[in-house]
Amino acid sequence: MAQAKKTSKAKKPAQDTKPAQVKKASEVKKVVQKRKTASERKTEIIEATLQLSDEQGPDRLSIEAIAIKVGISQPGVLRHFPKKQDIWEAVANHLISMMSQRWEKILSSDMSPIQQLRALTSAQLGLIQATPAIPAILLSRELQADNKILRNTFFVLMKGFHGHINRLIAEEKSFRKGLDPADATLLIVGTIQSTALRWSISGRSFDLVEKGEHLLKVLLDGFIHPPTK
Amino acid sequence: MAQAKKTSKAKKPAQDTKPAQVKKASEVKKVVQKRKTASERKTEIIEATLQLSDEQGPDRLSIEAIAIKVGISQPGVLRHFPKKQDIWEAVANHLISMMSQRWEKILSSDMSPIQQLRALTSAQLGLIQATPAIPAILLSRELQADNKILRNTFFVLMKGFHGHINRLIAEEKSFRKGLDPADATLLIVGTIQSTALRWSISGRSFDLVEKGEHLLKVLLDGFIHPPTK
DNA sequence: TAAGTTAGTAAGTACTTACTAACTAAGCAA
DNA sequence: TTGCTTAGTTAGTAAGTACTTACTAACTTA
Repeated sequence: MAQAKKTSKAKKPAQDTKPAQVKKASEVKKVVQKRKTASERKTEIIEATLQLSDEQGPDRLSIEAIAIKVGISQPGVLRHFPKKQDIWEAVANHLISMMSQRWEKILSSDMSPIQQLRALTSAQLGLIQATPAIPAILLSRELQADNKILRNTFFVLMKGFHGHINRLIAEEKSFRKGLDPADATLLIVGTIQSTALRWSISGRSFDLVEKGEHLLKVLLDGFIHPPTK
Repeated sequence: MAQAKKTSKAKKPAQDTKPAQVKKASEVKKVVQKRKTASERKTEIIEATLQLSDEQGPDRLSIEAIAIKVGISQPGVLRHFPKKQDIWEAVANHLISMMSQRWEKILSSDMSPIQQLRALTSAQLGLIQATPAIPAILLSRELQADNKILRNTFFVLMKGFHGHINRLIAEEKSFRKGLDPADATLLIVGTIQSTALRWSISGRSFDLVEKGEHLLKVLLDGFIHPPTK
Protein backbone atom coordinates (compact mmCIF):
# COMPACT_ATOMS: atom_id res chain seq x y z
CA MET A 1 0.00 0.00 0.00
CA ALA A 2 3.00 2.17 0.01
CA GLN A 3 1.52 5.45 1.03
CA ALA A 4 -2.18 5.42 0.91
CA LYS A 5 -2.97 7.82 3.67
CA LYS A 6 -1.90 11.34 3.97
CA THR A 7 -4.85 13.06 5.47
CA SER A 8 -3.87 16.52 6.61
CA LYS A 9 -0.21 16.36 6.21
CA ALA A 10 0.45 19.66 4.49
CA LYS A 11 0.17 21.58 7.70
CA LYS A 12 3.21 23.79 7.86
CA PRO A 13 4.19 25.72 10.94
CA ALA A 14 3.01 29.27 10.73
CA GLN A 15 6.40 30.86 10.89
CA ASP A 16 7.60 29.87 7.46
CA THR A 17 10.34 32.30 6.78
CA LYS A 18 12.46 30.42 4.35
CA PRO A 19 11.86 28.24 1.34
CA ALA A 20 12.99 25.32 3.47
CA GLN A 21 11.57 22.22 1.90
CA VAL A 22 12.62 22.20 -1.67
CA LYS A 23 11.60 18.75 -2.51
CA LYS A 24 8.05 18.69 -1.27
CA ALA A 25 6.76 21.81 -2.84
CA SER A 26 7.97 20.87 -6.26
CA GLU A 27 5.90 17.77 -6.51
CA VAL A 28 2.49 17.83 -8.03
CA LYS A 29 1.06 15.10 -5.95
CA LYS A 30 1.28 15.32 -2.24
CA VAL A 31 4.25 13.51 -0.93
CA VAL A 32 4.19 11.27 2.01
CA GLN A 33 6.30 12.38 4.88
CA LYS A 34 9.81 11.12 4.65
CA ARG A 35 10.92 9.94 8.02
CA LYS A 36 14.59 9.60 8.56
CA THR A 37 16.48 7.49 11.00
CA ALA A 38 17.57 9.06 14.23
CA SER A 39 21.23 8.96 13.35
CA GLU A 40 20.59 10.61 10.00
CA ARG A 41 18.66 13.37 11.68
CA LYS A 42 21.29 13.81 14.33
CA THR A 43 23.90 14.32 11.65
CA GLU A 44 21.64 16.80 9.89
CA ILE A 45 21.08 18.69 13.10
CA ILE A 46 24.78 18.88 13.83
CA GLU A 47 25.49 20.15 10.35
CA ALA A 48 22.69 22.67 10.50
CA THR A 49 24.00 23.87 13.84
CA LEU A 50 27.47 24.36 12.42
CA GLN A 51 26.11 26.31 9.48
CA LEU A 52 23.80 28.49 11.53
CA SER A 53 26.46 29.09 14.17
CA ASP A 54 28.54 30.59 11.47
CA GLU A 55 25.73 32.79 10.19
CA GLN A 56 24.09 33.91 13.40
CA GLY A 57 26.59 33.19 16.12
CA PRO A 58 26.46 30.22 18.48
CA ASP A 59 25.01 32.17 21.38
CA ARG A 60 22.11 33.46 19.33
CA LEU A 61 21.11 30.23 17.80
CA SER A 62 17.66 28.95 18.71
CA ILE A 63 16.39 25.41 18.45
CA GLU A 64 13.63 26.79 16.28
CA ALA A 65 16.16 28.04 13.74
CA ILE A 66 17.86 24.67 13.64
CA ALA A 67 14.49 22.96 13.22
CA ILE A 68 13.56 25.15 10.27
CA LYS A 69 16.88 24.54 8.62
CA VAL A 70 16.55 20.81 9.03
CA GLY A 71 12.94 20.92 7.97
CA ILE A 72 11.21 19.54 11.03
CA SER A 73 9.42 21.03 13.97
CA GLN A 74 11.18 22.44 16.99
CA PRO A 75 10.12 19.61 19.30
CA GLY A 76 11.27 17.31 16.54
CA VAL A 77 14.80 18.48 17.18
CA LEU A 78 14.38 17.97 20.89
CA ARG A 79 13.43 14.37 20.30
CA HIS A 80 16.97 13.70 19.20
CA PHE A 81 18.66 16.00 21.68
CA PRO A 82 16.47 16.42 24.75
CA LYS A 83 18.34 19.51 25.90
CA LYS A 84 19.87 22.24 23.80
CA GLN A 85 23.10 21.64 25.61
CA ASP A 86 23.10 18.12 24.17
CA ILE A 87 23.29 19.57 20.69
CA TRP A 88 26.38 21.55 21.61
CA GLU A 89 27.92 18.50 23.15
CA ALA A 90 27.39 16.55 19.94
CA VAL A 91 28.74 19.41 17.85
CA ALA A 92 31.80 19.71 20.03
CA ASN A 93 32.50 16.01 19.93
CA HIS A 94 32.13 16.13 16.18
CA LEU A 95 34.70 18.90 15.94
CA ILE A 96 37.05 17.19 18.33
CA SER A 97 37.05 13.99 16.32
CA MET A 98 37.53 15.92 13.09
CA MET A 99 40.57 17.65 14.49
CA SER A 100 42.31 14.81 16.23
CA GLN A 101 41.70 12.57 13.25
CA ARG A 102 43.61 14.94 10.98
CA TRP A 103 46.39 15.44 13.45
CA GLU A 104 46.93 11.74 13.95
CA LYS A 105 47.34 11.16 10.25
CA ILE A 106 50.04 13.81 10.01
CA LEU A 107 51.85 12.87 13.19
CA SER A 108 52.09 9.25 12.18
CA SER A 109 53.63 10.14 8.84
CA ASP A 110 57.33 10.11 8.13
CA MET A 111 57.70 13.76 7.29
CA SER A 112 60.42 15.88 8.83
CA PRO A 113 59.48 17.91 11.91
CA ILE A 114 59.23 21.13 9.99
CA GLN A 115 57.13 19.48 7.33
CA GLN A 116 54.79 18.09 9.95
CA LEU A 117 54.60 21.53 11.48
CA ARG A 118 53.51 22.97 8.17
CA ALA A 119 51.10 20.12 7.56
CA LEU A 120 49.49 20.57 10.97
CA THR A 121 48.99 24.24 10.32
CA SER A 122 47.51 23.66 6.88
CA ALA A 123 45.23 20.95 8.19
CA GLN A 124 43.93 23.14 10.95
CA LEU A 125 43.35 26.06 8.62
CA GLY A 126 41.75 23.83 6.04
CA LEU A 127 39.33 22.48 8.60
CA ILE A 128 38.39 25.98 9.65
CA GLN A 129 37.92 27.00 6.05
CA ALA A 130 35.59 24.07 5.56
CA THR A 131 33.83 24.68 8.86
CA PRO A 132 33.97 28.40 9.45
CA ALA A 133 31.94 28.27 12.63
CA ILE A 134 34.80 26.66 14.53
CA PRO A 135 36.40 29.80 15.95
CA ALA A 136 33.09 31.26 17.04
CA ILE A 137 32.07 28.00 18.71
CA LEU A 138 35.36 27.59 20.52
CA LEU A 139 35.05 31.11 21.87
CA SER A 140 31.33 30.94 22.58
CA ARG A 141 29.96 31.27 26.08
CA GLU A 142 27.92 28.22 25.29
CA LEU A 143 31.12 26.26 25.69
CA GLN A 144 33.21 28.59 27.79
CA ALA A 145 30.59 29.27 30.41
CA ASP A 146 27.84 26.67 30.28
CA ASN A 147 29.67 23.44 29.78
CA LYS A 148 32.66 23.01 31.99
CA ILE A 149 33.26 19.42 31.02
CA LEU A 150 33.35 20.18 27.34
CA ARG A 151 35.46 23.26 27.89
CA ASN A 152 37.92 21.08 29.69
CA THR A 153 37.86 18.55 26.88
CA PHE A 154 38.76 21.28 24.42
CA PHE A 155 41.40 22.55 26.78
CA VAL A 156 43.01 19.13 26.88
CA LEU A 157 42.73 18.86 23.12
CA MET A 158 44.46 22.18 22.54
CA LYS A 159 47.05 21.33 25.10
CA GLY A 160 47.77 18.24 23.06
CA PHE A 161 48.08 20.33 19.93
CA HIS A 162 50.52 22.63 21.68
CA GLY A 163 52.42 19.60 22.86
CA HIS A 164 52.80 18.22 19.36
CA ILE A 165 53.99 21.54 18.00
CA ASN A 166 56.35 21.97 20.91
CA ARG A 167 57.90 18.57 20.33
CA LEU A 168 58.29 19.13 16.61
CA ILE A 169 60.07 22.40 17.24
CA ALA A 170 62.40 20.80 19.72
CA GLU A 171 63.18 18.08 17.21
CA GLU A 172 63.86 20.40 14.31
CA LYS A 173 67.59 20.98 13.99
CA SER A 174 67.59 24.02 11.77
CA PHE A 175 66.14 26.37 14.37
CA ARG A 176 68.34 28.82 16.19
CA LYS A 177 69.80 27.81 19.52
CA GLY A 178 68.28 30.39 21.79
CA LEU A 179 64.75 29.63 20.65
CA ASP A 180 62.49 28.42 23.43
CA PRO A 181 60.14 25.80 21.95
CA ALA A 182 57.36 26.94 24.26
CA ASP A 183 57.59 30.49 22.97
CA ALA A 184 57.78 29.32 19.39
CA THR A 185 54.69 27.18 19.92
CA LEU A 186 52.68 30.11 21.17
CA LEU A 187 53.76 32.21 18.21
CA ILE A 188 52.82 29.51 15.74
CA VAL A 189 49.47 28.67 17.28
CA GLY A 190 48.81 32.37 17.72
CA THR A 191 49.46 32.95 14.05
CA ILE A 192 47.01 30.22 13.12
CA GLN A 193 44.36 31.56 15.45
CA SER A 194 44.68 35.19 14.58
CA THR A 195 44.73 34.49 10.87
CA ALA A 196 41.59 32.40 11.18
CA LEU A 197 39.91 35.09 13.22
CA ARG A 198 40.84 37.81 10.77
CA TRP A 199 39.54 35.64 7.97
CA SER A 200 36.23 35.22 9.79
CA ILE A 201 35.74 38.85 10.62
CA SER A 202 36.78 40.09 7.21
CA GLY A 203 34.04 38.01 5.67
CA ARG A 204 36.38 35.45 4.13
CA SER A 205 38.05 38.07 2.02
CA PHE A 206 41.15 36.00 1.39
CA ASP A 207 42.30 32.42 1.09
CA LEU A 208 42.79 31.27 4.65
CA VAL A 209 45.06 28.32 4.02
CA GLU A 210 47.24 30.17 1.57
CA LYS A 211 47.66 33.22 3.77
CA GLY A 212 48.25 31.12 6.85
CA GLU A 213 50.89 29.03 5.17
CA HIS A 214 52.63 32.15 3.97
CA LEU A 215 52.68 33.78 7.38
CA LEU A 216 53.94 30.58 8.95
CA LYS A 217 56.77 30.55 6.47
CA VAL A 218 57.76 34.12 7.36
CA LEU A 219 57.56 33.24 11.02
CA LEU A 220 59.63 30.08 10.67
CA ASP A 221 62.21 31.98 8.62
CA GLY A 222 62.82 33.99 11.74
CA PHE A 223 63.34 30.83 13.78
CA ILE A 224 66.04 29.42 11.57
CA HIS A 225 69.54 29.99 12.83
CA PRO A 226 71.48 32.62 10.94
CA PRO A 227 73.67 31.32 8.14
CA THR A 228 77.21 31.07 9.45
CA LYS A 229 78.77 32.71 6.51
CA MET B 1 20.80 29.65 32.17
CA ALA B 2 19.53 32.87 33.45
CA GLN B 3 20.19 33.78 36.91
CA ALA B 4 20.33 37.33 38.15
CA LYS B 5 16.95 37.16 39.70
CA LYS B 6 15.30 40.35 40.61
CA THR B 7 16.54 41.34 44.11
CA SER B 8 16.05 44.85 43.08
CA LYS B 9 16.87 47.29 45.80
CA ALA B 10 14.29 48.85 48.09
CA LYS B 11 11.44 46.83 46.78
CA LYS B 12 8.46 47.41 48.97
CA PRO B 13 5.72 44.82 48.86
CA ALA B 14 2.95 46.50 46.98
CA GLN B 15 0.33 44.02 47.91
CA ASP B 16 -1.06 46.02 50.74
CA THR B 17 -4.67 46.49 49.85
CA LYS B 18 -5.17 49.36 52.17
CA PRO B 19 -7.91 51.74 51.18
CA ALA B 20 -5.42 54.54 51.06
CA GLN B 21 -4.51 56.21 47.86
CA VAL B 22 -1.47 55.37 45.93
CA LYS B 23 -0.08 58.82 46.20
CA LYS B 24 0.14 59.05 49.94
CA ALA B 25 3.89 58.74 50.02
CA SER B 26 4.81 61.50 52.41
CA GLU B 27 4.87 59.20 55.40
CA VAL B 28 6.87 56.47 53.80
CA LYS B 29 9.88 58.62 53.19
CA LYS B 30 12.79 56.90 54.73
CA VAL B 31 15.56 56.69 52.24
CA VAL B 32 16.82 59.81 50.67
CA GLN B 33 16.88 59.10 47.04
CA LYS B 34 20.24 59.76 45.49
CA ARG B 35 19.72 61.11 42.03
CA LYS B 36 22.71 61.48 39.82
CA THR B 37 23.23 63.56 36.75
CA ALA B 38 22.66 61.95 33.41
CA SER B 39 26.29 62.03 32.43
CA GLU B 40 27.34 60.40 35.70
CA ARG B 41 24.80 57.62 35.15
CA LYS B 42 25.85 57.17 31.57
CA THR B 43 29.41 56.64 32.69
CA GLU B 44 28.25 54.18 35.31
CA ILE B 45 26.20 52.28 32.76
CA ILE B 46 29.12 52.06 30.36
CA GLU B 47 31.39 50.79 33.09
CA ALA B 48 28.84 48.28 34.29
CA THR B 49 28.39 47.07 30.73
CA LEU B 50 32.12 46.55 30.34
CA GLN B 51 32.31 44.62 33.57
CA LEU B 52 29.31 42.45 32.87
CA SER B 53 30.36 41.82 29.28
CA ASP B 54 33.48 40.30 30.69
CA GLU B 55 31.59 38.13 33.14
CA GLN B 56 28.62 37.00 31.10
CA GLY B 57 29.54 37.73 27.51
CA PRO B 58 28.32 40.67 25.49
CA ASP B 59 25.64 38.74 23.63
CA ARG B 60 24.06 37.48 26.81
CA LEU B 61 23.95 40.72 28.65
CA SER B 62 20.50 42.05 29.49
CA ILE B 63 19.53 45.59 30.33
CA GLU B 64 18.12 44.23 33.57
CA ALA B 65 21.54 42.94 34.59
CA ILE B 66 23.09 46.30 33.87
CA ALA B 67 20.36 48.04 35.82
CA ILE B 68 20.93 45.86 38.88
CA LYS B 69 24.65 46.45 38.73
CA VAL B 70 24.17 50.20 38.52
CA GLY B 71 21.51 50.11 41.20
CA ILE B 72 18.52 51.50 39.33
CA SER B 73 15.55 49.97 37.59
CA GLN B 74 15.67 48.56 34.11
CA PRO B 75 13.63 51.37 32.54
CA GLY B 76 15.93 53.70 34.44
CA VAL B 77 18.74 52.54 32.20
CA LEU B 78 16.60 53.04 29.13
CA ARG B 79 16.06 56.63 30.08
CA HIS B 80 19.71 57.31 29.37
CA PHE B 81 20.02 54.99 26.40
CA PRO B 82 16.62 54.58 24.75
CA LYS B 83 17.70 51.47 22.84
CA LYS B 84 20.04 48.74 23.94
CA GLN B 85 22.01 49.34 20.80
CA ASP B 86 22.71 52.85 22.08
CA ILE B 87 24.54 51.37 25.04
CA TRP B 88 26.80 49.39 22.75
CA GLU B 89 27.43 52.43 20.67
CA ALA B 90 28.52 54.37 23.73
CA VAL B 91 30.68 51.50 24.94
CA ALA B 92 32.34 51.19 21.56
CA ASN B 93 33.02 54.88 21.32
CA HIS B 94 34.48 54.76 24.80
CA LEU B 95 36.84 51.97 23.80
CA ILE B 96 37.78 53.70 20.58
CA SER B 97 38.75 56.87 22.35
CA MET B 98 40.71 54.93 24.97
CA MET B 99 42.70 53.18 22.30
CA SER B 100 43.44 56.02 19.94
CA GLN B 101 44.32 58.26 22.85
CA ARG B 102 47.05 55.88 23.96
CA TRP B 103 48.34 55.36 20.48
CA GLU B 104 48.60 59.05 19.78
CA LYS B 105 50.72 59.63 22.82
CA ILE B 106 53.19 56.96 21.77
CA LEU B 107 53.30 57.89 18.12
CA SER B 108 54.01 61.51 18.88
CA SER B 109 56.94 60.60 21.11
CA ASP B 110 60.53 60.59 19.99
CA MET B 111 61.25 56.93 20.58
CA SER B 112 62.88 54.80 17.93
CA PRO B 113 60.58 52.80 15.65
CA ILE B 114 61.24 49.55 17.47
CA GLN B 115 60.65 51.23 20.80
CA GLN B 116 57.37 52.64 19.59
CA LEU B 117 56.45 49.20 18.34
CA ARG B 118 57.04 47.76 21.78
CA ALA B 119 55.22 50.63 23.44
CA LEU B 120 52.18 50.19 21.20
CA THR B 121 52.05 46.51 22.02
CA SER B 122 52.36 47.10 25.74
CA ALA B 123 49.76 49.82 25.65
CA GLN B 124 47.28 47.66 23.83
CA LEU B 125 47.86 44.73 26.18
CA GLY B 126 47.68 46.98 29.20
CA LEU B 127 44.36 48.34 28.06
CA ILE B 128 43.00 44.85 27.61
CA GLN B 129 44.28 43.84 31.01
CA ALA B 130 42.49 46.78 32.53
CA THR B 131 39.37 46.18 30.45
CA PRO B 132 39.21 42.46 29.86
CA ALA B 133 35.90 42.60 28.01
CA ILE B 134 37.52 44.20 24.99
CA PRO B 135 38.26 41.04 23.00
CA ALA B 136 34.80 39.61 23.60
CA ILE B 137 33.13 42.86 22.62
CA LEU B 138 35.16 43.26 19.47
CA LEU B 139 34.22 39.73 18.43
CA SER B 140 30.62 39.93 19.58
CA ARG B 141 27.74 39.61 17.17
CA GLU B 142 26.35 42.67 18.83
CA LEU B 143 28.98 44.62 16.93
CA GLN B 144 29.81 42.28 14.11
CA ALA B 145 26.24 41.61 13.05
CA ASP B 146 23.92 44.21 14.46
CA ASN B 147 25.77 47.45 14.02
CA LYS B 148 27.37 47.85 10.65
CA ILE B 149 28.37 51.44 11.22
CA LEU B 150 30.20 50.67 14.41
CA ARG B 151 31.78 47.60 12.94
CA ASN B 152 33.11 49.75 10.18
CA THR B 153 34.39 52.28 12.68
CA PHE B 154 36.35 49.56 14.43
CA PHE B 155 37.56 48.28 11.11
CA VAL B 156 38.95 51.68 10.24
CA LEU B 157 40.49 51.96 13.69
CA MET B 158 42.27 48.63 13.40
CA LYS B 159 43.35 49.46 9.90
CA GLY B 160 44.95 52.56 11.36
CA PHE B 161 46.71 50.46 13.98
CA HIS B 162 48.01 48.14 11.30
CA GLY B 163 49.14 51.17 9.34
CA HIS B 164 51.15 52.53 12.26
CA ILE B 165 52.83 49.19 12.89
CA ASN B 166 53.51 48.76 9.22
CA ARG B 167 55.19 52.15 8.99
CA LEU B 168 57.28 51.57 12.09
CA ILE B 169 58.54 48.30 10.69
CA ALA B 170 59.42 49.90 7.39
CA GLU B 171 61.32 52.61 9.26
CA GLU B 172 63.26 50.28 11.49
CA LYS B 173 66.70 49.68 10.04
CA SER B 174 67.71 46.62 12.00
CA PHE B 175 65.21 44.27 10.39
CA ARG B 176 66.30 41.84 7.75
CA LYS B 177 66.02 42.84 4.14
CA GLY B 178 63.59 40.27 2.85
CA LEU B 179 61.00 41.03 5.50
CA ASP B 180 57.70 42.27 4.11
CA PRO B 181 56.34 44.89 6.53
CA ALA B 182 52.79 43.78 5.80
CA ASP B 183 53.59 40.21 6.84
CA ALA B 184 55.44 41.39 9.90
CA THR B 185 52.48 43.57 10.87
CA LEU B 186 50.10 40.64 10.71
CA LEU B 187 52.44 38.53 12.83
CA ILE B 188 52.80 41.23 15.46
CA VAL B 189 49.12 42.09 15.67
CA GLY B 190 48.31 38.40 15.60
CA THR B 191 50.61 37.80 18.52
CA ILE B 192 48.90 40.54 20.50
CA GLN B 193 45.46 39.22 19.69
CA SER B 194 46.13 35.59 20.32
CA THR B 195 47.93 36.28 23.57
CA ALA B 196 45.03 38.39 24.77
CA LEU B 197 42.58 35.71 23.77
CA ARG B 198 44.53 32.99 25.49
CA TRP B 199 44.73 35.15 28.58
CA SER B 200 40.97 35.61 28.53
CA ILE B 201 40.11 31.97 28.02
CA SER B 202 42.63 30.75 30.55
CA GLY B 203 40.96 32.84 33.20
CA ARG B 204 43.77 35.38 33.44
CA SER B 205 46.21 32.75 34.51
CA PHE B 206 49.27 34.79 33.61
CA ASP B 207 50.43 38.37 33.33
CA LEU B 208 49.19 39.52 29.96
CA VAL B 209 51.52 42.45 29.44
CA GLU B 210 54.58 40.58 30.57
CA LYS B 211 53.87 37.53 28.44
CA GLY B 212 52.96 39.62 25.43
CA GLU B 213 56.10 41.69 25.67
CA HIS B 214 58.18 38.56 25.93
CA LEU B 215 56.61 36.93 22.89
CA LEU B 216 56.99 40.14 20.92
CA LYS B 217 60.65 40.14 21.77
CA VAL B 218 61.07 36.58 20.53
CA LEU B 219 59.17 37.46 17.38
CA LEU B 220 61.19 40.60 16.71
CA ASP B 221 64.43 38.69 17.31
CA GLY B 222 63.46 36.68 14.27
CA PHE B 223 62.98 39.85 12.25
CA ILE B 224 66.40 41.24 12.94
CA HIS B 225 68.94 40.66 10.24
CA PRO B 226 71.54 38.06 11.09
CA PRO B 227 74.67 39.45 12.68
CA THR B 228 77.34 39.82 10.06
CA LYS B 229 80.01 38.25 12.13
C1' DT C 1 -0.77 -8.62 8.84
C1' DA C 2 -1.14 -7.36 13.44
C1' DA C 3 1.39 -5.08 17.10
C1' DG C 4 4.97 -2.45 18.85
C1' DT C 5 8.35 1.19 18.22
C1' DT C 6 9.69 5.69 17.10
C1' DA C 7 10.07 10.09 14.19
C1' DG C 8 7.30 13.69 13.99
C1' DT C 9 3.51 17.24 15.09
C1' DA C 10 0.34 20.87 17.29
C1' DA C 11 -0.53 23.23 21.19
C1' DG C 12 0.78 24.92 25.39
C1' DT C 13 3.72 26.27 29.76
C1' DA C 14 6.73 29.08 32.16
C1' DC C 15 9.99 32.31 31.75
C1' DT C 16 13.09 36.13 29.81
C1' DT C 17 13.77 39.99 27.00
C1' DA C 18 13.60 44.76 24.98
C1' DC C 19 10.84 48.40 25.13
C1' DT C 20 6.60 51.64 26.51
C1' DA C 21 3.38 54.40 29.28
C1' DA C 22 2.15 56.94 32.95
C1' DC C 23 3.33 58.68 36.95
C1' DT C 24 6.56 60.57 41.09
C1' DA C 25 9.74 63.23 43.26
C1' DA C 26 14.61 65.30 43.49
C1' DG C 27 16.89 69.35 42.54
C1' DC C 28 17.24 73.78 40.85
C1' DA C 29 16.04 78.69 39.96
C1' DA C 30 12.86 82.70 40.39
C1' DT D 1 7.13 79.23 48.17
C1' DT D 2 6.09 78.02 43.35
C1' DG D 3 7.08 75.86 39.25
C1' DC D 4 9.90 73.65 35.87
C1' DT D 5 13.00 70.07 34.30
C1' DT D 6 14.28 65.42 34.52
C1' DA D 7 16.12 61.09 36.95
C1' DG D 8 13.73 57.65 38.51
C1' DT D 9 9.72 54.51 39.50
C1' DT D 10 5.87 50.76 38.92
C1' DA D 11 3.25 48.25 35.78
C1' DG D 12 2.62 46.44 31.54
C1' DT D 13 3.17 44.53 26.47
C1' DA D 14 4.65 41.74 22.69
C1' DA D 15 7.84 38.78 21.07
C1' DG D 16 11.11 35.14 21.92
C1' DT D 17 12.93 31.22 24.40
C1' DA D 18 13.63 26.23 26.03
C1' DC D 19 11.09 22.62 27.12
C1' DT D 20 6.54 19.52 27.92
C1' DT D 21 2.46 17.03 26.83
C1' DA D 22 -0.43 14.32 24.24
C1' DC D 23 -1.17 12.68 20.21
C1' DT D 24 -0.40 10.66 15.08
C1' DA D 25 1.49 8.24 11.48
C1' DA D 26 5.53 6.05 9.30
C1' DC D 27 8.38 2.21 9.81
C1' DT D 28 9.81 -2.55 11.64
C1' DT D 29 9.35 -7.09 12.87
C1' DA D 30 7.45 -11.34 14.69
